[in-house]
Amino acid sequence: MPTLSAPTPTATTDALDTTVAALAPDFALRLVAWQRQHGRHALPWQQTRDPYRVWLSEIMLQQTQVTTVLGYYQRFLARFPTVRTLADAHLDEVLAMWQGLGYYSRARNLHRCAQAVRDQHGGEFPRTAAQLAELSGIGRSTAAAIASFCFDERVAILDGNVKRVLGRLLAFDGDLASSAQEKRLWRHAETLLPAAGADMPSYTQGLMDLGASLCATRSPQCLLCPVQGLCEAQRRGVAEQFPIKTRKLKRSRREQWWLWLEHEGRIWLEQRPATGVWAGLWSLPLFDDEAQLLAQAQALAATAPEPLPRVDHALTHFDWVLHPRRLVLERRAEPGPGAWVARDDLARYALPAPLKKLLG
DNA sequence: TTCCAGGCCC
DNA sequence: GGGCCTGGAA
Repeated sequence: MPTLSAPTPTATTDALDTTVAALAPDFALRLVAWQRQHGRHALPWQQTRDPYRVWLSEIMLQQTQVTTVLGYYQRFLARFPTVRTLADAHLDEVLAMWQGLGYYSRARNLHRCAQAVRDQHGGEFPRTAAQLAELSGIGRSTAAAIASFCFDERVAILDGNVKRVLGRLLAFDGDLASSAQEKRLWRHAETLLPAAGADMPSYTQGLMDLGASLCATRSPQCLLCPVQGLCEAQRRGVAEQFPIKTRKLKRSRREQWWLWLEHEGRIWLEQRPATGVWAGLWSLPLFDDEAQLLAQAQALAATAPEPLPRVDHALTHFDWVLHPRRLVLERRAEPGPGAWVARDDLARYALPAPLKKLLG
């Protein structure tokens, strides 16, 4: 062990803490005023403080842009107007309503969360961020968003947009790929909260709006920013260099063959396993090479399947090349566990986006 | 055509 | 720390 000749930074304080505390009142004041004048107010989930509606919007908005969410949000509310109607629905229907939104574990967690609210909270969402964060699919940031919007709780959010806003404001030099540095930024986010709970909805929305508009990843509009002059990265003219994230993506390639079987206008679909890519969704049978697909095809028909143009699909960690092969069967067969689905019934099945496109 | 953002769970 | 999906930007 080296001798301690100088004070060692502890887990609870660092050199930025004093700066952040001094910045806090002015930052909150400006952000709240800017949000009230220039922020977004007309989105459907901003017309309510009903935690069910706010929760639904927050889950949909995770990893998904506002314009995409709008249609799904309205359809969901029309079908599931209350948390109870959602809890009482079948998971398959929830997944079908979610199809195309991606990250399907969100839909499973949504359903599980609704059931927990029904069964363990008497049908009412809990009113604190700490309790909300115990529910499926609600993490620290989403819990804080709901609690601040619906209940004025003084609690910090820290999603990707906010990491960018605060990373720049403080010229935060920690690498956010490190959980210790992320923890530091959470602490600063808490220090920056406005003193009055009544300001929390505008403050939280202001952080989101700023990150979604002026404080964009590329070409931030610092000249229009309400915290111009307070923002350290802007003062140095290096806003685009923050936040710092070193994690680099290792991408691989996956090539597979997709067997599109059709018989009298019906399409053969198989439900995917409950974990992994497209968990629980319905897809065409997949093969790791063309020979395997052809062997299966030969067992079902005398004719050869017709090659269709390849489909490219990207996931976080690999690029996926799918080769569809279409085969119309004269005789009906049951290739295994699955279902023959009429075209008109496709909407009732949760299909991954590229398959919906291929069949559509 | 490729690259990238994005919150939670295990 | 790795996996998940899609849309939009580069």
